[in-house]
Amino acid sequence: MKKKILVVEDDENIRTGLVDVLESEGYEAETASDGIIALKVFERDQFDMVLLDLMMPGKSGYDVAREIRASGSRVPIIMLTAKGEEIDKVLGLELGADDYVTKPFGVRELLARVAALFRRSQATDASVLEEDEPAALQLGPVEVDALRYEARAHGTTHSLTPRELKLLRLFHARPDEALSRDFLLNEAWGVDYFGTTRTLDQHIAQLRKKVEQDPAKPSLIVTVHGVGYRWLASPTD
Amino acid sequence: MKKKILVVEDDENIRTGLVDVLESEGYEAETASDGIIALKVFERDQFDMVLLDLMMPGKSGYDVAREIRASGSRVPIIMLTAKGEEIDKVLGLELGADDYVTKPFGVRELLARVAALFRRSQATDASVLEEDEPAALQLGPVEVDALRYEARAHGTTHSLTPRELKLLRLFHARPDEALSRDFLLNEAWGVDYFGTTRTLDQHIAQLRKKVEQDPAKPSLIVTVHGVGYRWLASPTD
DNA sequence: CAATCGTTTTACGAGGGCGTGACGACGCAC
DNA sequence: GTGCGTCGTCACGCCCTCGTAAAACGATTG
Repeated sequence: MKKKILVVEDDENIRTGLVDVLESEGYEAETASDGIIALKVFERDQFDMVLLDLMMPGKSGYDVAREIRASGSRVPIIMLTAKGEEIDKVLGLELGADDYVTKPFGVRELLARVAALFRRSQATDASVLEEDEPAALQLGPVEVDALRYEARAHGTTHSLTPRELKLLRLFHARPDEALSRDFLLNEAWGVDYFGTTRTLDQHIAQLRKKVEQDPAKPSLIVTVHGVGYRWLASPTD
Repeated sequence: MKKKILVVEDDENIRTGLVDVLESEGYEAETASDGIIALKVFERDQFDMVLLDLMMPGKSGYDVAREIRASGSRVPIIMLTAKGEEIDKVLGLELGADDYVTKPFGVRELLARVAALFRRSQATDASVLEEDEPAALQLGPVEVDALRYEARAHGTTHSLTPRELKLLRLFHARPDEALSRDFLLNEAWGVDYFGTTRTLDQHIAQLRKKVEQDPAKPSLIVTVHGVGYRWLASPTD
């Protein structure tokens, strides 16, 4: 869920400084000390943004960016350049960096640019939805409107929190199938989340309150003992 | 066949931002960083439209547009102007720009104008009316007069600031839909805006004061926690 | 230069979503 | 029935998000 940023920078002071700043802002940061390592790390993991030093021994930031783009990734890239370096080449199609900051840069300026670039790259499209996510779901007697964050069931509509909506999407994708607790936690919370098993129950309980006719006797979200939960596509009642 | 657009702009950030946006919309984009280069590139290739920054070092957008027209081309031109620049001269026959957008501009607004201009220029003559921004909006119980910058709700009318009007337009375009903070910031402030997230709240609060019956209990602009805001088209009260 | 207006930032408080632990109820195996 | 592990529920508290007032800022105008 946290935004993950790859910091590629050969100077150790700047590198750790950047990580500290980014993490204190709630981002997750990983580092690479040169271009070769950067590409390896980038290949291994999934990142939401890359901060890339232009001048590095070995493979330059220019090269790294080009190879990232060549691999088909459209991850946002911010280039870190020393003043006076030729930034004309940095930007533009051939390379594919989305923004740049000249060193030395202020912390606030960098953070502002990171935040702005996230905004730009994920919300140029109109709505809140990810690509390919349907705006309206029908789950038996329950209508879910993802654009409005609402669920209508049994004559009443309730508003949904982002997490509840995510769970409903999962049930919608695999109706009638027993979904393990691990699966649900991984998909709705992210693979790197280690929460109590109670957490999931809690949200299921919330959902049942909103969509079940009688939350005490669930007829839509049934629990599969020792496994997880299951959405009944054709409720018998 | 892809429409080919020439982007003439000296600011690298804006330039690449424009290219990204245009290409993601299926246009083909080429760039020039100043007026001299622009004319060379324009001579070499065939373009279906030109986006032209007005203020540039060396040859201004004004000059570039004039020379393009002098060369006999009738290619559609959209002028990019900073707020406060004299747009009176920009438009009109002597220069030959077909439309203009003031910086900072929202992505959607620009794309709408690009598309609109393509439509217009495919037809016969060009008129420079703003066909995509109606002068009067009706949002539930609220009447908005865009020409007067006024909103009438619950018997009283308040004057609107430009930013408030823009927000109302966005809500008007997508009623009932949860609009993410990112989206609203991008569209109402522009993609290259580096501001805090509190700014948006501030303006929402102002708007609520003007259109809500009880600003403390919003029934028109409701907040979707963790997502953004939503305009209720059919308020229940 | 002072005044005004729109806008942005700051600071602080309120509220909601969410995670967690306690504890009791339930299901399942024997 | 007994015992054990799993699940439901409640209550509490953290923390992030949001609301709002007030101050700072900047552009415009007289």
